[in-house]
Parts: sequence; structure tokens; C-alpha cells
Amino acid sequence: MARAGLTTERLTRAGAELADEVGFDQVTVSALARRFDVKVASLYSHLKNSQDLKTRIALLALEELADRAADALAGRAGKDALTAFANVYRAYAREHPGRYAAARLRLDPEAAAASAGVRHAQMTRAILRGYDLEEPDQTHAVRLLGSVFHGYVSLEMAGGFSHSAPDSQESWSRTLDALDALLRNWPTP
Amino acid sequence: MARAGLTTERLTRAGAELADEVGFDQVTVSALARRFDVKVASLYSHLKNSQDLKTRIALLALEELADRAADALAGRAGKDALTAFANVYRAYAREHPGRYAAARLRLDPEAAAASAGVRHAQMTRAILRGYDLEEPDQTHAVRLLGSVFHGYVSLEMAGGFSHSAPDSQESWSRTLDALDALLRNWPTP
DNA sequence: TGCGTTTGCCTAATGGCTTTAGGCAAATTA
DNA sequence: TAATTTGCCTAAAGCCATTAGGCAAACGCA
Repeated sequence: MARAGLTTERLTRAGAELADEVGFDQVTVSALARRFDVKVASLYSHLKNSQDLKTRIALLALEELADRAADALAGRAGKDALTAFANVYRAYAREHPGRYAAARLRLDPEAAAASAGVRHAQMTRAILRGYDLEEPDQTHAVRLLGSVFHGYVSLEMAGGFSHSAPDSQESWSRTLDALDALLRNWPTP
Repeated sequence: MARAGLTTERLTRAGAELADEVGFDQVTVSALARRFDVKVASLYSHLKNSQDLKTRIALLALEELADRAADALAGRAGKDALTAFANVYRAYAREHPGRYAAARLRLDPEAAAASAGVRHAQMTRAILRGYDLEEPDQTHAVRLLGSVFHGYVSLEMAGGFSHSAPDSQESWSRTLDALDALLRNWPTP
């Protein structure tokens, strides 16, 4: 029989597409095999196991997200940078809900340290350079920004803001306004 | 044989305990049956299916969380109320990680409308009465608060803030300070 | 108290997903 | 072209979800 040409690479990318189509937690080695018209066992030459597949999708998503964020940040500062960065997250989650969910997967410490998660943290700090925050306030602000971005996108994806006025887009804009104002006027107790 | 005395009630509570012990996504009808020393099929007289079980756990968690929040809010206003409310979420997530995860389950619209989720929204609005916000800013603020609370707790539970200075508790306090300052000084473009 | 009905838990069976072991044929290398 | 490596397959075991049908315990009423 002709070979299917499977590689870990291709499987990971197909897994990411599958995640976007059916949801990250519906991503299964079996479904992936079906997609390649291949028997399930064949995937185990390329993937350690199901968890391995999920981790690879997560790492892929983190890279993509970091690449997009880096693009968006180029040449911007201050509120402009803040908004661009935030919009990348939100847009990515809308375009690629499965991948976005994958990016939230808990990685083991080694994987996390080697992942693009590190770049995300660096970019967030870069944005804060446009505001006047010393440590440890800068770290507090990094955490706050991460919380708002992830929290908002996550609630929005879960349908929390649909079917009620005002528009979610409006709340998003005003949230970014509010964060900008907050960072420019960070309270020191 | 003596009967085990299963009820939907008891199964739901046991499911919630199981969730806290092994994680919400490890909650399985089989595991629950084992816990009652009963055959799996027996549970299907009390539960429609696995999804039904998970939904019930979610509703239970939402109720518990709303009860705690209501207690915490009693007699408080302004920043005091904000802090108490936020701390309830964070503490609940720490004490009951499985239940907290369950509370984030996406419910179908009817279930959501009948759930304690409605009380959560009302309480958040009640807190904002201590600040001077008109509609639609009040709604924007409700969404922002929800995003921060959920986002922070979720990132913290995922281990995002551990193993790095400053302490997560410190960031949490400063985040609440920041939110209070922001609400007192909400930007109007 | 005894009898009929309801109800609870069981056995049995099907089908899906994961994972491992071992085999044959295609691709690669010499 | 022959030898070796590698890729996909068959087979099999184990766990989970779910349904159908059966027996016995509990309940309700005379």
C-alpha cells in the first residue's frame, strides 16, 4: 500500500485544525487517524500518546500567538501597543477557538519554560515600558493584564456577553480604555 | 442485596467531591459508581448521562459560590464589598478547584438562566452601586470585573504566578487596589 | 400482615477511544 | 539489486458511556 506520509509536524497541524473545528477537548488520536484515512495505531509512531498530541498543539498555538503579537507590537507604544496586543489575543481566540483553548493547557514546567509563553511575558513587559511603572508594580500590572485579556476572551467565548446590551465590542473597547487609564495612573498605597 | 441508597442529590454531591479530588474533567460516571461500590449502569436511573452529571455539578458549584458571595457582601459596600466578593471567588477556587472548574462549564441558555449565575451578575451590579457609574458603563464594569476575577483565578490555578516574585497574594491585593481606583475614577472618553 | 406494584440495582452487550506488540511491504542505502 | 530501515497494518486488551431487560427489595393498600 502507498504510504500516507505522516509526520509529527503534519499531525500537529491537522490536530490544530481539528481543534478549531470540533473543540480542543474533542481532539482525539482516533479522529486524527480518520482524517488521514489511516489506522489509529499508525499515529503512535509519530506521537507518544494523546497527551503528547495535545501538548504539541498547545505549543504550536503559543508560537502562532506570539508571532502575531510580535507583529502587532512592531512600531507601536503606549495605548496603541496595548490595544494592538489585546486585539491579537481576542482575534486569535475568535479565529482559532480550538487552538486558543489549547494554548491554555497546563504545561509541565520544562515544556512551559521552552515554550513561546516566555515571549508572551516579555512582550507584556515591553508594553508596560510605555507606562511609568517600577518593580514590583510592573509585575503586578503584567499579571493584571494577563488576567483581563484571558478572562475577557474566555468569558466572551463561553457566550457570557452575548445576547445582552451593550455590544461586547463596545465593552472591549472601554475595557482597554480603562486599562490604559489605570496604567497611566497606577495607585501606590 | 441491600440497596445503596443512590439519589441524584447524593450523586451530584459525590461528583463534586470527586471533581475537587481528581479534577473536573476526570469526573466520570464509572469513577462515581466505584465510589458508591455499585455497578455503572445503576447510576443511569438517577442521571441522564455523563453530561447531565457535569451540569448538575456545575449548578451546585454556582449555587455554593453565590451563597458564599452573598454572605460576604452582607453589610459591606465600596471597596470593602469589592474585596470581599473577589476573595470569595479566589478562596472557593482554591478550596474547591474541581467545583470551580465545573462552574465555568458552558451551560445551555435555559439552564444558565435558571442557574445561580443570575445572582452572580446581580451581586456584581450591587457592588458597583458603591461607585458612581451610569449605564452603559456599569455593564462594561461588570464585564471587566468578571474578566479580572475569573482570569486571575484561572491563571493562578494554572500555576502561572507561582515560582516567581512577588507573591501572588501581593499581586492580588494590588489588583484589587487598582480596580477600586479604576472604578472610582472611571474614564469617560 | 400479606399481596401487588413500583423502583433500584444488576447482568449482558455494543461501540468508541487509547495504547502496545508484532508483522509485512515500501522506501532508502549501499 | 540486495539489505536494511521505516511506516502503516492487524490484533488484542483495557477503560468509559450507554441501553435493554431481569430479579428482588421496598412501598402502598387492603
